[in-house]
Order: sequence, then C-alpha cells, then structure tokens
Amino acid sequence: MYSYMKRDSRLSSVLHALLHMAEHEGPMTSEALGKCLGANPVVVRRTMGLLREAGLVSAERGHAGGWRISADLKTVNLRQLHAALGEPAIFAIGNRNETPECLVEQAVNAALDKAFLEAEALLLDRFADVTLADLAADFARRHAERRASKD
Amino acid sequence: MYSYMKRDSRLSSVLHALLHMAEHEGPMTSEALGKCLGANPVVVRRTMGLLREAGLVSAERGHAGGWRISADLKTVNLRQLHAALGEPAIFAIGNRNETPECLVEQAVNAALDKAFLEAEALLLDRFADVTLADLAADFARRHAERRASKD
DNA sequence: CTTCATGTAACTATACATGTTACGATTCGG
DNA sequence: CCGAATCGTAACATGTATAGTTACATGAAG
Repeated sequence: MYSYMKRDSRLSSVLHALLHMAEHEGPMTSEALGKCLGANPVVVRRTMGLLREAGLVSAERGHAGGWRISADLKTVNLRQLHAALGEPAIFAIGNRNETPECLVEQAVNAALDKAFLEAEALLLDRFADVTLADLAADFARRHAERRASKD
Repeated sequence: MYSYMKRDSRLSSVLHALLHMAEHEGPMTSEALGKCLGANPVVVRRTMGLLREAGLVSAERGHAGGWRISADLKTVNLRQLHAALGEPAIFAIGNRNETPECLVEQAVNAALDKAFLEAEALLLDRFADVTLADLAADFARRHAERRASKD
C-alpha cells in the first residue's frame, strides 16, 4: 500500500504543487494537489503549511477555499523553499561522532566536513539561482515541445 | 542504549579504523577497533568486510588474528572507500517520482537533478583528492600540536 | 445548518544503519 | 588434540524521519 520511500521529497513536492497552482486559475484544494502529486491530502496540508508559515502561500477554508501563491514567482527561489521546509538534512552520510576527543577522528571529521560543506554550499548556491518563474518557463518550453512533436 | 543515529557513518567509521590500524603494529581485532570507534565488533566486521571484498584490507582468524591494511596509504582515497562501501546514497533529499509523465514534475526533476548532480560531482572530486596518507599526515600534525601545547 | 475545506493530533508503515545474540569456521598455543 | 581466540554470518531488535491514514475540530460559504 505504501510507495517505496527512502528520501525526503518535500522540496520536490512543493515545487510540483506550486507550479500547478501557478498554472491554475483560483485556489487549489489539498485534495486536488494530492491528485497531481500522487500524495495524501493530509500530507499536502502538512507540507504546504510550512510554506504558509513562511508567507509564501495562503490557505482559505470552506467553500471555494484552497491554497494560493502569495508571492511573486520571480522572487521565490529553491533555497527559500528549502529554508521554509525547515532546512532538512541534505546529506545521508555523516560523521560517526561530531565532537570526538580522539585526534584520529578529529582528522577524519575535518576532511569529511570540508568536502561536505563545499558540496552543500554549491548545492545551496544552485538552489538560490533557480526561481519558480524559471521552472514555470521550463515547463512552458516542454509543453510547447510536446505540442510541436504531436503535429 | 542506542546512540542517536540519523546518517550513514560508515565512511567516517572505516577511515577512523584504517588510521588506527596504520598507527598500530600488527593486526587489530574487531573488538579493539570497536573500542576505538565506540562501535559493536559485529558492526566492525560487517563494515570492514566490504573493504576486504575490495582488497583494501585482509582479515586473519584465530590467535593473533585481526585486520591488516593491504594497500598503500598513498594510493587509497576517500572516493575508493565510498565505492568499496557500495556507493551508498549521498543525499537525504530527492525527487518524489523519478520517472514522471507530468511535464511539471519533469521540469522540477530536471532542475533538482542538475543541482544534485553538480554537488555530487564536487563531493566525489573532493573525496578523490584525499588519501589515507593525507589523513595520517593531518593526524600527525594534530598530534605534534597537542604535544607542543602541553610543554 | 449543511457542506466544503483547512488545521492538527494520533497512530501506522517503511527503509536502513546500527546494535545484539548466537553459532559456525578457522587458526594457533599448549 | 583440545580449547581459546577470532573472523564470518545469519537472525532479530532498535531508533529515526518522512509519508500514509483516520478522526475530528474549526471556520467559511451558500
């Protein structure tokens, strides 16, 4: 009944949701977004709630309610979304002991930390370079391509 | 009874173990290495077994047995060790659906994959730059520093 | 007031490194 | 040749975080 889950896919999920919302007229319900993502509506509310706390979306209850984007697509980048999700751990690999007395382990940690910090900095820089507007444009390009290939 | 575990620390563990072995005369038992790492001897055997399969260490059973390094410290780098461990997943974050039909999700995946692949390439390059001999030298430097500060 | 939708608590499912117990296989000392 | 030491490995338990699910309270629209 459960899909194979091993990694945090919330950033992927909220991006997918936000782009659908951007293409959609009016608010979208958690159930509609859940259908787009193949996810449970409660999980959608849980995750989108983090974006609401960051002021990136708003939610309205009752009839004709749902989720709306409350920010400019051109100003929201992936790094902000990662931050809005609480900056979840990026790496699945890490040191065994973060504050060791053993000098051997200190040398090991220093080498690994250096590599991981560089990779993390690069990743976050790349995240900062990509806005929702960029993704929307890429989607539009893919959409046009598909239509062209069908002619 | 269990220490707080959230990430794969096997690379950190084997580096710690290998450097202790490099400093040690003769083979080291799984129990001795477990004491160094604060880990269970069975876990040590399980993890070191992967390095044995890669030809980086050898194990001898019985009296005076244990683990020995069977490679030149100057030729073994962190990337080789990561490979010997089976190239475990580096990132704790990923796409929700790796092969989506939805064009929106394809655009999202493309952007995330690009960032993650760049960060992964950088990390593996940094891993390839660091040898066991480098770490041993860094340990020696830290050791000398500590002795100097005690004078 | 009924319906629709979010907000949220509580519980379950899953994967995987790690911890633990148990035992077989092998090597060496006496 | 017996027994201790040590690796090899199977089997099972533990802890953690996201994701799924159920249930219900809250609030808005008609």
